[in-house]
Amino acid sequence: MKRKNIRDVAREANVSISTVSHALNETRYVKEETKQKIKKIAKKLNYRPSAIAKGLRKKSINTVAIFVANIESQFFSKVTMGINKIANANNYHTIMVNTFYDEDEEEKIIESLRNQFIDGAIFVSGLNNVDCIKKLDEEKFPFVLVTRKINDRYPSILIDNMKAMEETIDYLANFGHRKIGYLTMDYQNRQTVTERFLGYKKGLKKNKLGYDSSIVLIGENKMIDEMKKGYILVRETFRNKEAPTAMIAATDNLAAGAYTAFKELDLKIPQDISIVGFDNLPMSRFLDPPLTTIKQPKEKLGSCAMEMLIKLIRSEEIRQNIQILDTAITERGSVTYPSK
Amino acid sequence: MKRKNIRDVAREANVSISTVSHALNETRYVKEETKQKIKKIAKKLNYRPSAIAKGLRKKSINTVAIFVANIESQFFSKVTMGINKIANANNYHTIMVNTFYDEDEEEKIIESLRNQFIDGAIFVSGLNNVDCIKKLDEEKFPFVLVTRKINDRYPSILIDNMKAMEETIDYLANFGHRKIGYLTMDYQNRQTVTERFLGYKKGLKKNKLGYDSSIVLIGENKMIDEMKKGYILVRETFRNKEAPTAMIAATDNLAAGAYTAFKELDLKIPQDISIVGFDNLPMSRFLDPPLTTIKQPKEKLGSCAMEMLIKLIRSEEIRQNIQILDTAITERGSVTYPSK
DNA sequence: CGTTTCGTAGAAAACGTTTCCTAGAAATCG
DNA sequence: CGATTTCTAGGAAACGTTTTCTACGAAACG
Repeated sequence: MKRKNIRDVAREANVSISTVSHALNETRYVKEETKQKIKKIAKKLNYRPSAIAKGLRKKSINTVAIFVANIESQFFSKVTMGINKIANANNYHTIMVNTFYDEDEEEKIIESLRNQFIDGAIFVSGLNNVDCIKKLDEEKFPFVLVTRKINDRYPSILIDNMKAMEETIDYLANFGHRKIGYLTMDYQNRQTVTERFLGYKKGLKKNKLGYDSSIVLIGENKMIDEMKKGYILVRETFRNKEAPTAMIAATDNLAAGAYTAFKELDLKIPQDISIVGFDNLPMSRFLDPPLTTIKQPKEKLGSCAMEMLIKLIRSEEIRQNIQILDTAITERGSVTYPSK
Repeated sequence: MKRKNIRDVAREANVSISTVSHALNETRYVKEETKQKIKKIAKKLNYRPSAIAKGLRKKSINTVAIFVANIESQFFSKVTMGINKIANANNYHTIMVNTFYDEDEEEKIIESLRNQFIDGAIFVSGLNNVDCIKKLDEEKFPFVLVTRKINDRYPSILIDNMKAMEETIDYLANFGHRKIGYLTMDYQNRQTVTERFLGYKKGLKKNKLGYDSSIVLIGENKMIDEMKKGYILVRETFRNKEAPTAMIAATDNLAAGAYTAFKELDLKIPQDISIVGFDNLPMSRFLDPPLTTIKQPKEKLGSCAMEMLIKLIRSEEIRQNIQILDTAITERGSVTYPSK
């Protein structure tokens, strides 16, 4: 049983193709009687207009791509949810591309998607693959960056990582902490992580605290499992060395790993060591003790991005290219006054 | 600057459209010299063949849909990763549909995607929306179910939830536990959860342990946050009632919530209460103590599904419609002998 | 030297829509 | 009653490919 097309409907209804199209899409007046007849027949034949043919004519199949580095991270999945909600509401489909932090892969896929197939793209965090983005811009291909800024012109939805980190140092300093360690990864190609690190340094300076490289733990890029990385780094580093009184982790996942390590080292959280995370992942509330962490509006990041992208696609004016959403420290149980 | 099409290339190269097509796709012999010239010109003009036009002609744009209930869950995201890997390797794009466990929504989207736009679909877990799937089958639309079985004929990639649960009871019984509680949710429309519950009951019977409804905690469907649900259920139930010596949670997320509650109730894990989870989510290893849990091959579920789907799309023969992958108990620190 | 094969490539159909252009019949107007 | 407007709707172009059909000149063959 072959798939029916618009011609089949037209024939069966004894009208022209254009009438069928207009009747079904309500794009011009068709006599009520005829319209009903056409609709009935379309239903009877189980007619489904070909989105591809329509796309060819309309030069769009209402689809955008989402580039995420690693969908497994709950940060990315939350952002994706925000994107999808707005997309659905506006009849856009989303194609998910998981780059696994691989630049070549990313570039290859961008290339392949640019075959006039996709109306726009959202890059969530991800890499510093600037060239690729530049090319897109030159071709006036609509895109939005999330949590990633290249210049003041490219549309971006951001949070202020530096400021958030600075405030975290303020926060810890207010508790009386003077030795504040840092736990991060060496993703040279990931902006957020870099910015947070800069914020840490700036915060130290602002609070007149010296930078002490011996309590700054940086994991190499190889290992993808952040929790494990945090665990190993902390365990190895503070096995024979005194730990600071507070530790900031660049992500909640790193913090979770650190929790396990500190417990193994018989350091009580928060009595012996205060910990602050970043991201406010769902599990952070259920760590023991609940993790104090920096909350960012993950879903909002996604929805704002998609809203902006739609405007770009429709060539509507956008008020501001760069939108910065608020972060906030979520106080839970992993921070207290230093014991000494 | 208008987008170039194949005609532009042909004109510039002084050859016919078909020659350009053949040269670029290597679909028939074209004189080497001509071919190089065409390729050079195509590059110069920044020509990108329209995937949509190609799709119209070829009746496919190499795209499949993934239906997941909630991408935020790391189970789903892992499965998605498995799917994407195989998809990428085979030049398929994937469209992500997040149903948020909403049947109507799901159905609506399936409808809209069936516009000859999509070559097939993978349904990951999700709902018991049988009608919809049946319709797809009747229309010979290729699909694969993951972690969800409707009948012996529909292609499915499964794990044996019942068996896994039974084995878990065996495992706990071997430790000497006689009072084994259960923590689950009342998702009537979600198969996995139902099957696990059945497995629990069957395991009890097999080990000659009575079913005691007072230690079976069932959360209502409303609250989506499983961790929170686990937390509240355990806390409320065992506030004034004696807890069992062991507790099985239908998911790691529920277990994580239970951890917090038991700690609040001053029950030590595993000394006072042994806990077993299900899913082996990344965080389970970093709970305190590390959670003993049932591992399922999440990525493998996805990759097997996509491999099967590709075969279905290509109308290749598939050896078995139903594939059952192995689960295994991952022993960590949350189970020990009962203290009394 | 006529016929077949080979190397090369163009013309046009087809994919299934949307939409522009055109137009007849009926109704309204002056 | 002729001119204009209003309903109603058909024909065909266009979207950008792939692919089938066709063909021409040159080389090989007998």
